[in-house]
Amino acid sequence: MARRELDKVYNPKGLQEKWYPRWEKGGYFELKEENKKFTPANSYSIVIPPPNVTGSLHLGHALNHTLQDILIRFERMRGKDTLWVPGTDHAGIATQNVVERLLAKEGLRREDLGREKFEERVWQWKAESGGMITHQMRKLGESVAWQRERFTMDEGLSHIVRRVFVELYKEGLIYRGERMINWCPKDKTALSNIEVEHKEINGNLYYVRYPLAKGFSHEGKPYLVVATTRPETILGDEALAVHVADERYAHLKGARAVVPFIEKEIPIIFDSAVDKEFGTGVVKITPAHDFNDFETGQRHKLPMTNVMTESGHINEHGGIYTGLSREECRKKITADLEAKALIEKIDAHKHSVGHSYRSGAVVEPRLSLQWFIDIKPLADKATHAVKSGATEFYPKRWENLFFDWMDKIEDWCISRQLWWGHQIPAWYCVGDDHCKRECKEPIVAVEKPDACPHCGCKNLEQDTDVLDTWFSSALWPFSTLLPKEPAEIDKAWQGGKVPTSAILDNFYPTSTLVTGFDIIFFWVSRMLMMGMHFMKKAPFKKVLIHSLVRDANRQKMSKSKGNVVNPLEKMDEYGTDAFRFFIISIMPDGKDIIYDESRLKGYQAFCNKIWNTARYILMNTPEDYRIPKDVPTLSAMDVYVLEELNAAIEKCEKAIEGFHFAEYALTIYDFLWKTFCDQYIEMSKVALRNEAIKEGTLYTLYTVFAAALKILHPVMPFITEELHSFLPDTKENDLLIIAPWPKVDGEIRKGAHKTQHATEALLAVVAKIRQVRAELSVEPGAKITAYLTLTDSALVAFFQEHLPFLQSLARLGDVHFTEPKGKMIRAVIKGGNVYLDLASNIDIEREKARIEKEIQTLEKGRMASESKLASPQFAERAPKELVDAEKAKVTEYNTRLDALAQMLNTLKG
RNA sequence: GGGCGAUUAGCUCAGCUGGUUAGAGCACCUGCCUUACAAGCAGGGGGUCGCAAGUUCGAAUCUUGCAUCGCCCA
Repeated sequence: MARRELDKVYNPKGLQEKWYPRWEKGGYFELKEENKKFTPANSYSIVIPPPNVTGSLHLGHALNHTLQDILIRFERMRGKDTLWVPGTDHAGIATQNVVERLLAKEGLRREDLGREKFEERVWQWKAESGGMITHQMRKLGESVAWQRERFTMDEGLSHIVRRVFVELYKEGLIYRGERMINWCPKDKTALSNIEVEHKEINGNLYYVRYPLAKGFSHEGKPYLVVATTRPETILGDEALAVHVADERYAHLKGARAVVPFIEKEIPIIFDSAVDKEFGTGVVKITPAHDFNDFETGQRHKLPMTNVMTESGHINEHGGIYTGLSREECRKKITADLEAKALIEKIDAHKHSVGHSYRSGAVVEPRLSLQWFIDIKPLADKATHAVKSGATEFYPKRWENLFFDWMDKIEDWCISRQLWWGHQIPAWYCVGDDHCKRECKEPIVAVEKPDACPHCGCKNLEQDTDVLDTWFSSALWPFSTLLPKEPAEIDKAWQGGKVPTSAILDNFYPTSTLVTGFDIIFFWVSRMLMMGMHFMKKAPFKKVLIHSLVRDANRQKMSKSKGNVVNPLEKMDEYGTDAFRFFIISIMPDGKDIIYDESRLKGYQAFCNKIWNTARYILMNTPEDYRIPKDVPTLSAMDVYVLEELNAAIEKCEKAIEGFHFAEYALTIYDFLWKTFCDQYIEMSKVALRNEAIKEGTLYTLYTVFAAALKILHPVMPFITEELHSFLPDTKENDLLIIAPWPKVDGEIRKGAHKTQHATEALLAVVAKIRQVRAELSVEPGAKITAYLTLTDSALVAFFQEHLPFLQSLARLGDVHFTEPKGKMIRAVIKGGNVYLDLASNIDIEREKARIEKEIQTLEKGRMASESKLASPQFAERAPKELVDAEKAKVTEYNTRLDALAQMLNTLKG
């Protein structure tokens, strides 16, 4: 077969389209269930943190997914049965918003369609547009098991959600109650605590005069001054409060004040929760619109008057303000208070205000009837999983943040007033005359009950709320490993016991969860809770926390700032492989990532370098070449590079295992570029022309390059697969994706030990000669005659034996191992001298400058060593090897400095 | 206010359990289109490792304090 030619320049276009379908169709991403016996020890699994179905691949995903793909490809090559489960999240609010915007274009609201039709529209949207991110995941090269792709709203996962809900309810861990919750007036739904982001806002502190009821006064005035940040909530005031021990107001026990505009009398109460230092020490209590006031209100049995609608407008309890929005009302009420001289003053005041993490709207504390999870018992289990070491965080310090949050955790509000999501599996008896008291209780069941168990009434209505999207995500590590069919799920999960199946038994707990720190609360902790509760085991052994990608100015990337980098554009521009390599190279372990595109360009160049390395090897290979089964005779240079390969293999393995991805990238980069290309390939140019060592050289070129492609494959899957297909022994279906991870060659290692020192000496001589040539501006092409005097005779023999390498790398003509006669440029090396025959064109001044510079460098080193040795304690207390090494260094420095001084004298003389 | 993390070359970062003349990439300077690669090759300049004290024979590395920045929680 005639060898195919590689293009002169690396062009990534087409590689993804060529290889991805072959991998996917070949089934290499999938578990071979029919002909494999799995064992937990040989299984490696990851569930993808499901991206939003509305989403598109951003830089964060690109990083997150690349890391997972590296782990999966690495373990696959190491022979593990690997399972990487893909899928998407139904993203309640986000998806509902997307479809509502589409409807708005048609002039429709979701209420116009009704719930059922609306849900149909969402499914229709999902079918048409919901596949964007999975398409993009293919472009990134992700080797996920597509046949196991899941969607949190699909039938099986929905079934599991209902089962879990019912079980938790039966165990008393889910309850329904009227509580203060965070309400988003824009999306008109409840939110959980962690969906609220607190931001520092420059607001005002309004000092409002509350008239006192007849017969009371304070400091001679008929009113009390109350400081508030939210004057619009005056409408819902039920009390004024002062600290129990606040002398200033002690005389007001039993007094009453009048709410402006509402003209309602409210009590003045005494409570130890009031901060005496805040404002005037008197605060207003609005039990239905503030978390703290709600608590206070309960303690003092105050009424709870809600003055706002679900969209954040003032309701019918707001008197003349009814119908205004919160914001309008604040303005108007402030103006009205001022008009009535009820404003004492307004101070600028910075305070923290909750915003919905989805809509950005200011969250309104609201009293409402919601479903909650009694979180403490679950949180304790999750904490135990980490404390016991069943789950480990990388970097470990994130565990502190996790524990901290678990300590302070509050009950999780899981109901959302949306139409898109898992509708809560609770039904209410609409009832008739037969209804009993119990009929008021929700009927919680996996499937709709036929009739009310209390009265037998068949008229049942399902709860209209849906569950928090994160509820189903919390089940993801085991729900995705259960069968897809509800009937099969129930079979695998009998009677509430821990579910079991071949997949679950071997692939749960999953091996690693890869995610960003911002998601520890949303996902990681809740997955731990649910996994521990239902599976009795933590859902993952390791949690790799990576950081955010920020722009070059350290700003968070966001659409509103316009500094978002689209990874797909970059992949088109530079190639997916360069992009993947880039994104892990710029990732410091556990710190924020600064996006620096110059490095992306650099890794494109690296791809080109690899490409041309392959070209070089192929061009120098005979047509019918096959890599020999028996290792041919190897030169010390062959052994050297093969041992460097050994080291690179080990380093890469360790780096990936320890999640040090940047180090993995750097290791392979340095090895391929510096060691293999700059050193070995340059040497091979002579060696290939030398019949005696040609076989060994070809063998080494192929062995090293083939192995390098393998260790590079997890991060650069496409270019490596392409180049692998060009290697002489690669057959049609011999794909790199399933090639075995290379092993350290023990024989080479033994041999390398013997020649390593000599090889390094040879490379040091090369470096020295190059340096001298450059500093003296010797014609680059000129082949110079050189003389080498070395004190070690074994080294002389070695140099003689490997002379062609020396000649090639240092561009030398004849090389003699004797003292030269005549004027030469002399350079001092460790254990000897190098003389270069440049007598004809020596620039004395430049040569002097060169030597003086070198003397300076060496002096610096000698001083450092001597000052160490000068300290008597050093000799006494430092380890003997170190002292000896330091002494040897001084001797070496002295020898070389003497030689340089002598040279300088010669030049001057 | 509480906690976590950072601070090393112009920029982005390595330097892990103290011991090299403190490294890399990009940028910069010099010279080369040497038939794999100019997306390349060879060489070079550039850092009192944020500041101060301490521990130690020895500190970029360990300890403490301070400064600056970032993040999380309140």
